[in-house]
Amino acid sequence: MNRFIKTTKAISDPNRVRALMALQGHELCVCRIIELLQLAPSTVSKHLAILRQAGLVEGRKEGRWMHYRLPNKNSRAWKTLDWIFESLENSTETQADKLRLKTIMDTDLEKLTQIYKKQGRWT
Amino acid sequence: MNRFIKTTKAISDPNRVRALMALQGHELCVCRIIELLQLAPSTVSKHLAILRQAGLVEGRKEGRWMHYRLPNKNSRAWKTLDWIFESLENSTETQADKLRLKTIMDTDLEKLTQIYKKQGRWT
DNA sequence: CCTTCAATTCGTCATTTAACGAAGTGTGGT
DNA sequence: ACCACACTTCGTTAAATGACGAATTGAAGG
Repeated sequence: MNRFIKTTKAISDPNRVRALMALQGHELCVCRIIELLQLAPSTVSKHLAILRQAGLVEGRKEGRWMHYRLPNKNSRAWKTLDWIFESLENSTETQADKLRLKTIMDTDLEKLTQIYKKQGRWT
Repeated sequence: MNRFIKTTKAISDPNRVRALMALQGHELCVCRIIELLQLAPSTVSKHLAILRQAGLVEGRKEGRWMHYRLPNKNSRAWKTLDWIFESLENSTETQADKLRLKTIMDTDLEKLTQIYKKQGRWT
């Protein structure tokens, strides 16, 4: 039950769900998720930590960049993920995000982080 | 997405999830759910309202008593309910509740409400 | 080393949530 | 008509949540 509630709390925030939806099919650098959600880096980092604690995403550090991805297909988390994806594949927010994500994927990481600074969302 | 988040918020509270689990297979009078959860009537009422707004339960008034039950099998809510039940059928809390519920089902409604008064959980 | 930089952790604030008791609603019995 | 009763709604309070900026961490590159 504890584990279950931790999971349901994790997916009861729209920004976290949007992050999960965006992770379908490929891993993402944190900076791309920041750009997608348009939230402060610290906020996004917290969201991802909550998803990771619920076992819904995994993190992989590569140099200065942190990449998040969905867990292996045999993970118990996929019961949950399948349900989410099935529930939301046709949602308007998901489709809008999927479109925006295409642009974000074509931007390289250095350029993305410069965007934060311009927007004043960085130290 | 709004609807989905409303649903996930509804099932991110352990007491509401316990209520849903207890509703498998039969409808329940509010007073039985109060007795199961050991919470104040007003609190339980609020929980059930949240579940109802998410489409996860339906209410039926019969005389002075209000009965709640799971929706019809063809309801879209069953995607969610199936996932919950599958996730929690073996949880210790669920099994303990199922046992306690047997006793509660054998108590008639008048007697149950008297229990609140004794416990001072009633006006 | 020393700096830069992506990300995280920490501290704070505004909002939401879950709990309760008191008051209100509407049904049934006398 | 009146009261008793089962439940709901309302108002309040304590705790949890989500957002941010400031400070910290740790890896790369000079």
